[in-house]
This record gives sequence, structure tokens and C-alpha cells, in this order.
Amino acid sequence: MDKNDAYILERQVGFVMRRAVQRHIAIFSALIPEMTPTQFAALAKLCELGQASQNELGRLTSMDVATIKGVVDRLRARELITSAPLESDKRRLMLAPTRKGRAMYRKYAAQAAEVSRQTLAPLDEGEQSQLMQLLERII
Amino acid sequence: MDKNDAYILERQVGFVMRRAVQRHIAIFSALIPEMTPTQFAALAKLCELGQASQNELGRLTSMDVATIKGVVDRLRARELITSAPLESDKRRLMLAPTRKGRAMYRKYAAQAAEVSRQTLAPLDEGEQSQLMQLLERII
DNA sequence: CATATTTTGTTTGTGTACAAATAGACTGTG
DNA sequence: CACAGTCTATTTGTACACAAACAAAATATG
Repeated sequence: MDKNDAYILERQVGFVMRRAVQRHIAIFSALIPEMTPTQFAALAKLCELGQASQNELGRLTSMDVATIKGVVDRLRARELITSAPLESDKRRLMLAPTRKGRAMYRKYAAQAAEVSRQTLAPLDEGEQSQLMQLLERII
Repeated sequence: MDKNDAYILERQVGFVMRRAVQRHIAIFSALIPEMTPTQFAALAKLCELGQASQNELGRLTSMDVATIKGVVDRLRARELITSAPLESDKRRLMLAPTRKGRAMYRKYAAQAAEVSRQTLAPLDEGEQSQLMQLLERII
């Protein structure tokens, strides 16, 4: 095997992305200790939509059914969202943010944007949008 | 709040990186169903080093102490690595790959490189190294 | 209308990931 | 030597993340 073909862990995308995500999560929990990035994502999307079924919210936040269930359970336990079966389709569990949930979202929306800024801070503006565009293309 | 200042989940680095990692993991488990990216990372690094303490391996693979313990436990349960307390420093747990572990690493090293290729496939070569460099700078 | 398929949600099991508390072993300094 | 501080590892608790199996409700198709 040629040297250039050697498997070097540190040069694999997966490894580098895992580390970048770790740093991002550390920044997030420093700025927003009250909830996790995942919980904030679900709450933010639900506030944006006004309401959504659990399944729908999962799809829109890229969480699978088991994951979104856990996240919703925790948000509901903290009274940030409510859930109720839909009359017209009894399979569906309609979710909506509570007043407290909306307040929480408003309280941290600016902080959440700041998390993104700090995560990207080592790059200049052009590099930042370059990175975002490249990442979006490998999704 | 101005429209341009609105918090748009889909445009946050954290969200985009989470999705990119999801896709990467899906590719990995399609090409290497026998183990997880994390397990492979630990095994690969241990094969590269020949031996290492559990703590050391954790640092080099960016896993915290609790995480590396779990990964090591599972690799050992599958007889891919061995562990033994070090004589000269009884706190340390020295790890080494087994013959089976080395064979597993050799078997999948090329596939693991292929995982990276497929993950980056939507980008041309220049874009690929650009992305890698940008990611490395936000670690 | 009846049945097949799809959609939505739950449950269980496995595997990261991190924080915090605990404990044992080593090192350095007084 | 003693003791403080550091290093290594374990344990516990919480939280994502996905696969697979299950159940119930809705929809499509013959």
C-alpha cells in the first residue's frame, strides 16, 4: 500500500465532522445551558410552524421517529410544548408550543444565532458561506 | 426583528453538520455493516499505534473517557482488542489489537476510505479539499 | 365494499456522547 | 517522608440516533 493510500483517521471527513460537531455542541451548551441543540431545533421549528404533528416535526428537523419522540417527551415534560391527538386523523399527535415554550424560544433565538457565529468565527465571511454551501451539497 | 435576522434552523451550521454526519454514518454502515464509525476509528488508531492506554486512545480519537470505555468494552467483547493493566503504572489499561482485530482493520481500511470518497462525491476534488480545510479550522 | 398499502406512532435494544462523582495510582514539592 | 495535585479509569445519569418489530388508523385499489 502506497503511503498516499494509507488510511489516516485524522484526514477522514467523518472524523473531522465529528470533531466539528463536538465543538459546536460545546459552544451551544455554554451559551444555552437550558436545553440541547436538538431540543432547541424542535422547539424553534414548532414555533415557526405554529403547530405540527410529531412525525412532521421529526421530518422537518431531520430526526427519526424514535428520536423525535424522546425530544417531544422531554419538551412536554418541561411544559414547553403540548400534544393532543388530532380529531380528523387519530393517528396523528398534534404539537404546539406553550406560552412558556414561545417565551423560551424568543429568549434564546438571538443566542442560538450567536452559537452559529462563534462556531464559524475562525473563518472570514466568504469562507463561512463557502463552508455552508459545501456542507449543504454533501447532505 | 428584521427578516434577515430571523432564526432559520436550516441555515445554522449545527443543523447542516448534523445532517451531513447523518448521511456519512448511513454510507458507513452500508459499506461497513460489521462495525460503527467510532469503533473503526478506535481500532484503526490502535492498529496504527500498535498499543496504547485506554485514556490515550480516547484522546487521540477525540472520545471522552466514558465514551472510549464503552467502545473499548465492545471491541474487547468481540475479541478485536485485548486489554491489560500496565506493570509500571497500574492505573493504565494497555490496549492492543488482536490478530483478529488487525485482520478486521485490514479488511475494511480500503472500504473506510471509500466511505470518505462517497461522502464527498457530490464535490469535485478542489471543493473536497476546500471543505476539509474549512472544517479543520472550525475544530 | 374488502383488502392491500401507506402513514403515524410506540417500544425495545444497541451505541455514541458528555457531565459529575468516585477511587486508586503516580509525581512533585516542601 | 508526607501531602497536594495530577492522571487514569469507572460508574451513574441523561440525551441523541438508528434499526426493527409492532399496532392502529387512514387511504388506495380492485
